[in-house]
Amino acid sequence: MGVKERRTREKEQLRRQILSAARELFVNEGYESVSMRKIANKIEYSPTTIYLYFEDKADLLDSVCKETLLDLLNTLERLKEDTSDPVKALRKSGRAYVEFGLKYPQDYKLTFVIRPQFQKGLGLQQGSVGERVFNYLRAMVSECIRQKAFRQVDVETTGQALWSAVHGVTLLLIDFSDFPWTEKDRLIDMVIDTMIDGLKA
Amino acid sequence: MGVKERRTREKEQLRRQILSAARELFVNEGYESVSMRKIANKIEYSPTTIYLYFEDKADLLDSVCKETLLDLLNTLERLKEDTSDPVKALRKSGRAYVEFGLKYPQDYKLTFVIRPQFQKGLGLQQGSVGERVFNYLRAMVSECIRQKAFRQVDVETTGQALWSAVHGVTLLLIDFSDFPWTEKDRLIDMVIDTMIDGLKA
DNA sequence: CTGATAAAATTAACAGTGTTAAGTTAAATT
DNA sequence: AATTTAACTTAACACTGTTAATTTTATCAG
Repeated sequence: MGVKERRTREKEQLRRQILSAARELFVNEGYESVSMRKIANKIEYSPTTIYLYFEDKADLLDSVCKETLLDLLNTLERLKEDTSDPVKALRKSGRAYVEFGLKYPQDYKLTFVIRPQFQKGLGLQQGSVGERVFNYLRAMVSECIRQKAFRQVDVETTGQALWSAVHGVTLLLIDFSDFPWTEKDRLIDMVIDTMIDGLKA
Repeated sequence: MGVKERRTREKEQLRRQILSAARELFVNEGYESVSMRKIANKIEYSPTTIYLYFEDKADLLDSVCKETLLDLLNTLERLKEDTSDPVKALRKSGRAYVEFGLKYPQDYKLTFVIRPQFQKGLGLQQGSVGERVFNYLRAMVSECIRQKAFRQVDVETTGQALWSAVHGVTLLLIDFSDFPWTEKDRLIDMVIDTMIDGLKA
């Protein structure tokens, strides 16, 4: 009975093909400017075929973003080395987060700006990749407090505040690329270091 | 010769009418979901009339956002009281900025997220309202350094870092409204206070 | 190999989009 | 009253996301 398996495999393959075409188009032309017909043309299928694999355009975006989040999570978890200096580790993760956003600016915007606009109602459900990313941040902050490098701040609020800061600088650098920024790396460091300094014991 | 004046006045009036209809629709239904025909219907003119007053849809968005920026600038400048405690003044302005964003979330997003996407190439030109808003922030930071409340940081980078932080928390609260935030006001204060603490002498 | 069944992909249609060119109506001037 | 100018509209173009109905393709039973 190898038939069913092959069919499943083939279905999965086309699904991935659609996803990859959608990502490329979304990233290069913007979510709104990409039509289902464009995606269909790219994979050489009729537009309606996509609807056999995805609910609608928003579902397609959703799937693309889930991949991006997984990519981000992997990038962050790959850094996990020694926790002997938790502050240093946090700083490193912060930089990695911003750099990820700047390396894939359109993917970042799709995930953290466009998607919430079209997928209202499920910001961070249990077990989601987004939750796992935030758990990672939470753990780092906890370690900083446990080792008394930070003063006795609330882990939850602190994590959210740090996320705010890195999200903010990432988006500003992406969106206002022609703003007279001092120097990109200096700004990123300033944001992260200032937040960390403000949390120190 | 009151005729020319009246005509000019009438033209200006219709321009404002279009702008006001556009803002209301953009805010309630989202920029992309609003068609020129919808705006035209609202003001009871044909769609093409709008093109006699605005270049295109992006220009319409641009004009709406300029108004929003002016509104924000006024809100901030209204706070300008004593500079005896510049840190306190900066904190107050930071809160006012975020609160402005949360009070008019869709207007904020139009101005700081949607517009840059459609008006690339003019992030902050000389004499623009956006520049005046940033000048306001720059002045506050300068005063903090001058009075030695802050250590000798670079004014430019510091201003940009502070903007990043408040922009980040504003957008996260708007976009991920269903995220389990600790408590809105606590988070906002945490972001602002942590940044300020990190800058103190 | 044939016919039936199920899966996969397609065509055609709907009501809508931003924008342009050409045409019409209304007002002001001579 | 005739002409010029400004304001506005109609019709059209090539496109949009999505659905229902239909056709093609592949698998299975006999």
